[in-house]
Amino acid sequence: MTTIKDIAKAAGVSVTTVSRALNGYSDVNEKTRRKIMDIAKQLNYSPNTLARGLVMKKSRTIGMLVSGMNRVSSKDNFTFEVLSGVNECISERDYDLVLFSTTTTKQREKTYSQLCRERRVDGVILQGMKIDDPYLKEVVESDIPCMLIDIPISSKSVGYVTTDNVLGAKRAVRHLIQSGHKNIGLVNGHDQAYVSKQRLKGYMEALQEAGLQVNGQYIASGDFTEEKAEEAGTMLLKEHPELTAIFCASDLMALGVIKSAKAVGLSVPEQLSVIGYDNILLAAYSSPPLTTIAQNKFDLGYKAANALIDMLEEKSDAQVITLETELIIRESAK
Amino acid sequence: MTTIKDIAKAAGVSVTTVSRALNGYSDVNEKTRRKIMDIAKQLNYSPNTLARGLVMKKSRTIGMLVSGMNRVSSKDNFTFEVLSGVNECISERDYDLVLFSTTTTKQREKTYSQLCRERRVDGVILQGMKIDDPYLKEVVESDIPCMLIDIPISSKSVGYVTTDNVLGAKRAVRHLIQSGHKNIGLVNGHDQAYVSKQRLKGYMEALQEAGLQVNGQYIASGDFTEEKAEEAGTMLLKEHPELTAIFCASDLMALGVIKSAKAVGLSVPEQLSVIGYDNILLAAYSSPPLTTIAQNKFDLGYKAANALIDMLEEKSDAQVITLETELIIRESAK
DNA sequence: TTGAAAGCGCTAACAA
DNA sequence: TTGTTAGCGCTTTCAA
Repeated sequence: MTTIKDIAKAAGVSVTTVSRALNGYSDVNEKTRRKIMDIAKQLNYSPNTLARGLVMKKSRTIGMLVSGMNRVSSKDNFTFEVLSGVNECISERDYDLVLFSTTTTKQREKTYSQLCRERRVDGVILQGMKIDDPYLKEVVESDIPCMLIDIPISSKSVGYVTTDNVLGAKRAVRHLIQSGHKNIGLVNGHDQAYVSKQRLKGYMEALQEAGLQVNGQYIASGDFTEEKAEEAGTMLLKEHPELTAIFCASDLMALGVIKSAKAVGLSVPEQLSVIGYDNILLAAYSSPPLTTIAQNKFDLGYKAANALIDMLEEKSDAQVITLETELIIRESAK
Repeated sequence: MTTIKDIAKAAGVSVTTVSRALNGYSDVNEKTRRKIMDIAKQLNYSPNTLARGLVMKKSRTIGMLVSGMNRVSSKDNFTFEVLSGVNECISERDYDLVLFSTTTTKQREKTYSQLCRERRVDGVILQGMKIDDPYLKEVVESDIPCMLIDIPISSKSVGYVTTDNVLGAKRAVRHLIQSGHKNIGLVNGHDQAYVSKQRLKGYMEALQEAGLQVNGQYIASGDFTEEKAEEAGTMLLKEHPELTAIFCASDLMALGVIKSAKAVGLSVPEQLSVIGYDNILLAAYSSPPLTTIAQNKFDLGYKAANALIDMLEEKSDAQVITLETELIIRESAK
């Protein structure tokens, strides 16, 4: 494997000169540079980023920590789209991406900062962490630059990107209200997600704005899974037959609620309107197709990566970014 | 950031001893070891993998090269499931995963081996490459250990994992034949995929086994996309109204064909049976739910990673692994 | 059982 | 414009 030493020898100059030439410094004779470049190409040289990282104390590497990237959880491709966005931005800006995963127990033994420091990543993006995840506390305590996705914690070295979940939920509920619904249920996600609190807030605000009473009995938890949401839906529909619409804090849960409606003998959307959240891939294909609040998952990742790199290159401080949502009207609500 | 030097100083020993203690060598006094370990923990030490990699010439890092991981392509989560499998195995065996992406033009400028050597990955997994991808030739020429997914190239340093695509396609077509179909169309993927050739072969063999004529007119290309498949389906159905079944070489294409059937006024499965391939997430949710040939995408990734690491650790030579498929009967064919 | 010293491939003061 | 030298944090002979 060719090193700058080899090039130096072949060109009859010092390694310093080679390093300078290769890195585009101005203080090297144009002739020498050309010669060095030629030889480098001839010898099929690639720089050793390990060596470079060691001396520069920068690896041009971003770590991404995703929870729940395992056999069962690929049902919504939320994670994948975020990852695609991160990947796109990172490669545009000439960084590399290393994937940490927290699926195995093995890695739980390592602390967050251990994970990061071992790999000498310049910064980290966290996605899918629960609000009570032990890693999270560490993130804030450590001074490793970090962007969180959908977790509103910020400091000198940590920022986050999220969507406007309050407004998103509001949009969904307002849409139902405008269609004449008065008794609107909510199947929310679990409490360990920040977005759950926000979406609950949006739900309540929309009702209040319209002069409707918030009824705690109409609110159930679906734990972000299809199965739990189905149970929650069944419960809600049985105990409160006056419900004509249910807003779900995720599409997957909306799918579960629709199942429960069918089981109870209600047709969607004729007898029960259902609105989801996320606009996952399945939303357009399920029957009926899901009316939902879309969020741009690719952008979530892309912007997180972009802000992180800005931060690393000192182009900006830790940023807080909020993306917009959009109501997608399909056929599950009317 | 703590280094072994700091530990050495604190423990009153040499860095050599610290290194040996930390790496579990036997030739270090138990007392000294304990002392060193304690201090390391106290100082919150993490080894610098860059430095280690530099001297060891091993990074314990696997690169994964995926093509088409971008904004539009997240429609089938094939890639994501493979990635999840790779990730799972890699973290179990205590390696790290770096993601190369070939989406941007920028990286096309770098050759495959440049990409790998710069990052000093110990091995690579390639997924989603077309058969005429320029990278592919390099893979074989270079001696970087590599596992391919769904591309049957092997050598001393490269192996692959794939499913039995001939048999898979056969299973689909046999199922149709058993249901009484005689005029069976094929919407295949593009020619740049190895699997296309295999699935075509399976299609033909199944027909021949049953004593049915292969009719070239019944075969069209859907280019692995929903849109192209819809066009192909429309063409096929208009020109050959005698077709009662179409086998599609991917689920996404099956979705397209079903659309075309609806457009032409044919109901699925009453008037046209459709079978897909892959068993992607959507398959179970589309209407009608897709009868399809399932392949275990997670395992595809997991096994590739596992074989690669075996190879790196010299537990085995480059392997060739073939996974089984399974016919999943749903409602799009009868 | 321990330490001194060399070196992995690279960058960066400093000097010339 | 170029070279000398030191050093990033680690592993590994070799010698004690």
